[in-house]
Amino acid sequence: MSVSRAIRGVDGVSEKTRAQILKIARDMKYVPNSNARSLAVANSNLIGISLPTFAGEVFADILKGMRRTFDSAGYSSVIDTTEYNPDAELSWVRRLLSWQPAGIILTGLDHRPETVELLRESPIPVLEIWDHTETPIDICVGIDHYKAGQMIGAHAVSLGYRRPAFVSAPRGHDTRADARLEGLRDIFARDCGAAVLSARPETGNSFTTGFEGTAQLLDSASPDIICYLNDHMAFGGLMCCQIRGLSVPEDIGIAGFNQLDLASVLPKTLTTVRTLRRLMGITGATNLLARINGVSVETSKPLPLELVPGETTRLQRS
Amino acid sequence: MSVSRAIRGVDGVSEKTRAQILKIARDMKYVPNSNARSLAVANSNLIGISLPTFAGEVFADILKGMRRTFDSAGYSSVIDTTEYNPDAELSWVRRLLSWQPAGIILTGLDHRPETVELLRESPIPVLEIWDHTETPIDICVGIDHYKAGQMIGAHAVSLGYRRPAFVSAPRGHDTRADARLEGLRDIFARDCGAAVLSARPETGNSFTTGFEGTAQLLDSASPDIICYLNDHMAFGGLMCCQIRGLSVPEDIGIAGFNQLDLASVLPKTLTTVRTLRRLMGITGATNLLARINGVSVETSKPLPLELVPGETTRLQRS
DNA sequence: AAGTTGAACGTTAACGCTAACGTTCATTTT
DNA sequence: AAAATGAACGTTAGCGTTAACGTTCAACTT
Repeated sequence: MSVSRAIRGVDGVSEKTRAQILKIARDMKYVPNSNARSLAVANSNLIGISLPTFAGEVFADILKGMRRTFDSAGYSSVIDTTEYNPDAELSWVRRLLSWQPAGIILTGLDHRPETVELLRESPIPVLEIWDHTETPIDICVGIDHYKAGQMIGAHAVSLGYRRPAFVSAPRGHDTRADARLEGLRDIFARDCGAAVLSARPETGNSFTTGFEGTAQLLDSASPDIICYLNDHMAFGGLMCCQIRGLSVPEDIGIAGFNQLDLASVLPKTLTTVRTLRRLMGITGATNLLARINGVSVETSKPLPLELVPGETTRLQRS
Repeated sequence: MSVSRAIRGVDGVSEKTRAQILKIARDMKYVPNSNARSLAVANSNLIGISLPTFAGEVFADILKGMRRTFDSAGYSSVIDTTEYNPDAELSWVRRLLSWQPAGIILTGLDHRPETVELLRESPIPVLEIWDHTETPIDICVGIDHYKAGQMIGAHAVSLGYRRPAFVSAPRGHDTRADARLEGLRDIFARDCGAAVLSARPETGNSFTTGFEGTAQLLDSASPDIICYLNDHMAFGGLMCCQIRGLSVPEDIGIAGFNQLDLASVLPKTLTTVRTLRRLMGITGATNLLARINGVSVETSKPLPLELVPGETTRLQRS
């Protein structure tokens, strides 16, 4: 026990003994066994995190905010990616639970019923991040993607756009993008009765998806504004317009989402929506830690969105 | 023991008993305890991975390749990012070792001596990925970044460029980029006695670093070709040239690295070097698994590089 | 001198699991 | 009918750690 105390750095060992123990531990290259520790104390200082993907800035930013916060509170985070597959999420949650984590973080709200049941019944705090709902599994921090879509729509309508289109990932892939499209649709339907065309190329990365989706739309219709799942797709779209000799914003408007790094060096500022991803990570992690420590926190925290008007859409109603 | 056997799915229980046990387990919402299991069997099926960062495509690609391979072999991977800080890597390795992982993966070759010592003395297989050396801690799979720099240099020299420059991250941040710069320098020094200027902006993301670095170089000198740490920086540089009214490749050549997704939608193909990151992840993971299973593998596996000539450099010697 | 105190250190059991070995008993072999 | 077999199932101990409680003993109090 003195060894255990010395190594854990708790009281009850004289400085002399502690020094001797630590020296011996070093000499014999002692490595503690976290499994035994976790077994004995019946919990771990792990936070399990589920993300759709490591690709892209969005989740990297959120993750960065979370990890910072957890690290400085002495928690380790273990991460898995689901590649947008709810079954992969479920199996990750099962595996996680077997490690007795201190907390669990899921991305979004689209889970298998079994996942929800499993988590509701366990005493482990759960954070849902990125998306927003008033009825989370436990707590949630995110943005309202439907509202984000409405914001873009309202902006476009106010600038006089009437033939909107949307380029997205394959259906079911990203439910947040679907929610934004819904918001966009509802605004256009309500305010000027216009339908929103959409293109969802099946393959490729964000850039080529944006490019291909735009090509599809331009081939089959003549939208006056195209909104994209994110800034990278919007850039792909921009390149497509450029090749086809369309001027932006004179001939067509382009709007992205997320205000990604790329946009900071474009010759024309991109119309987009700023999302506070780092802050979201920090807020989410902080709230989850509070929950873990038994402090009561807001169940549901929506983060603000900011529409950033840029030079890829008209400056005023034409 | 029958319960243990039934749940683990090993022989020695009748199908009837197994079914009963599994039913009861489900009814009582039994969750296995991995800590106890790992303690009893004195190992875990974890692979610990250390990456510099989650930002950017490069490590996401490598990771994707590795995770695929590990997942299908029944191993879970736990990941940490060091943000290019070797001390963070050391503390991660310490924490990892306390979990008795089946294997450990580090990025690059730049480790604290203590990290190397710790790993050399442990029986746990270690893979160093992304960089290449003949003398790894245990095994390694990667590319020769010095040679990559030489390839770019040789290509530039052959096209008649004589006033080279390089835009990179802050010194010490990315030792691979430093190695590439060395390769570039040595080729230019040897073949035409030209020195390579360099710019290393302190702040910002890849795009702005490329932009700022280019601005610095153009303000203080007149390079005829600028090479970049990666394609994203090269794009930043491209935008800077565009704003200053410089034509590429007529007035200045631009070369990137890594052949990133962005390049696939640019109007001019980017001169770059293709790196097989997904393959690297798969190869690395496969070799590490073999090592874990006691099968002997190549200690040191270099992956091929391919120079991709593009339209951002001259097409032939002018 | 006897009693009290409290820091320093030790003993025990328990965490949940599994390897190794032991027992049971229906079925087959002789 | 007795013996042999082997699948099915049980018992025990140990993995490395820590919570809880027990012991020791120098230093102080009365």
